[in-house]
Formats: sequence, structure tokens, C-alpha cells
Amino acid sequence: MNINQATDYGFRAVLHLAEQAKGEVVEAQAIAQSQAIPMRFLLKIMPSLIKAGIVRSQRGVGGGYILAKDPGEITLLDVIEAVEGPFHLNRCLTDESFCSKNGPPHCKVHQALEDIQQRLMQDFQSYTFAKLRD
Amino acid sequence: MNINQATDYGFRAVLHLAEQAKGEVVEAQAIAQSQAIPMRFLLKIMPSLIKAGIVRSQRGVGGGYILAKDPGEITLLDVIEAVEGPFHLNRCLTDESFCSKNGPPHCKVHQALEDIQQRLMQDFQSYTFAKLRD
DNA sequence: CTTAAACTATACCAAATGAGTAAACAATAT
DNA sequence: ATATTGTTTACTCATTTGGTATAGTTTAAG
Repeated sequence: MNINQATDYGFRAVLHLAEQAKGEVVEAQAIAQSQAIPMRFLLKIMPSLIKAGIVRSQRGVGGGYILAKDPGEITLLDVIEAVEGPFHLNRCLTDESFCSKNGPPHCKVHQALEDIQQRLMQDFQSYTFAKLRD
Repeated sequence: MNINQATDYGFRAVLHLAEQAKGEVVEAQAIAQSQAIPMRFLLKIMPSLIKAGIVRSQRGVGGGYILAKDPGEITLLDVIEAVEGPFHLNRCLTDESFCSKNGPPHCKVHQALEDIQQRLMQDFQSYTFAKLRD
């Protein structure tokens, strides 16, 4: 029941980019050092942020990373789902077949978890990197 | 970022006990069958519910499990913490040394996660098994 | 048009966790 | 005494986690 390390590093990488002057490209090395993220590991995480449309990259000399959209448009949930995939609190919410009481009506536990999950996702969504940066 | 299977089984085991007439002792076999929980696995989970003061057990012929307190006094959070241990959304909230930006003032991400975690815990706490049972 | 500085894609690895099984043990009602 | 029921501990196997390594691709600059 916790956010994994890759996602945590993702948060900090995006936050670092959000703190730059607009248009500033930052190389992996700089992100890794300033955020205390193992360089190689960061390089493995970045592509998922790119695929999710959160970050853009530039290769070659003078290359690096830059946000693909305004920090106000990027939320904690975006980064979580970019790195970890679709958000689910319980595997019975991922795949009905895991629910020992599946088939409508769902069991009470299932229903409660679904509601809690929805509120939690909204909470994660309410934090943009513009908000976090300030 | 999800609740593990043991905890999910814990929820359903406690719910099953909450659905019994007051004073009714239910044997592991019956819980396992009615909730589709592997018997041996259930037997391994129950002691943590007992240590947490949620359930009591009775050994020997005619033994089994019974809630140690009123279903209205047992919350989803109680079961989660009984089975998984203390609740933390991020390892930097468990152990400061994991936070790349530790030392006050905490980084913005840390602060946000702390707030989200607190609301999530309150949400889990707001579901009692009396509520779930009905 | 070569080169060095970046990122990308795979593959690999050790340790931890997850999900479940097994066997020997302890308590208790009859 | 004994069969029944929970307890404890250990074991197993697969997956995930967190991280490293290596070979490759893109590109600015000389």
C-alpha cells in the first residue's frame, strides 16, 4: 500500500523541471544530482513520463528534458499513472475475476474501496506541479 | 499502490464475522468457504487480527473465531494496519532517511503526500464493519 | 562529416515481497 | 483419551522492486 520509488523519483524530476525558467532544457545529470536520484534509474523512468505526454526530450549535445505542458496542467495522479500504470486500490477493482463476490451486486467491501479509490484519485489530481512548485 | 490480498481476505473475514448473530463462534473452514479464501492462508492471517484486538479465537472442538468488539468499533483502517502494519503512502513518510530532501522544511512533494495520506486514512477509518454489513 | 554529448532500448541482476502450502504443535470439548 | 480446531514456523515459487550495464541513436558543433 504505497507509492513506489520510481514514482517518487518521477515526482521530484517533474517538480525540478517545473521549477526551471520556461523553455529551459535540463539534462538528466542535473536532475539526478539535484534530486538525489540514481542517474541510470532516472534515465529508465523518463521515457514513461514522455509517453504520458508530461515531458519532452531532446537528444544530442545540449539535450535534456523539458515539460511538455504547463506545470498547472500536470498533477500527481498523472505522474503516478505514467510510471505505475492505471491506478487501482485493490486487484478486485482491476479485474473482476479477483473479487470473491463478483457479479452484481458487488460486495460491500468492493463498493467501499471503489468509493475510497475515487476520492483518493481526485485528491492526487488536485495537486498540480504549479501548486507544488510555489 | 494497492492493498494486498491478505488484507482483502482480512476485510472479508471480519465482514463475515460481523454478519453473524452476536456471540456466534465461526470456524476457519466456514469463513474460508463462504468468502472464497484459501483455508491455510486464512489461518495464517487470523493471528494478526487477533494481535490487533479485532478478533478472538477459541481452540479445540467447537472452536473458531468471533469478533473481539462491536462491528461499529472496527474500521477498514484497523484491518489494514493489523495485516500490513503501519500505514504509509510513501517510504519517505516511514523513514526520513529515504527523503532526498529531508530536514525541515520538508520538500513540497513530501508535504503533499503527508496531507493526502492523512485524508486517506481518515477515509478508511470512516468505514466501520457495522456500516459495511448493512 | 566526424565526434562527443546527450537520450533510448534491452537486458540483466540481487533482494524483497506476495501468495500460498506444509508440518509439527497446543488447547479443549466430549 | 482423542478427535477437532487454532498456532507457529518454515518453506516454496513467482513477481516486483530498485538498480546497473551495454549497445545503439540522435544531434550540435567543429
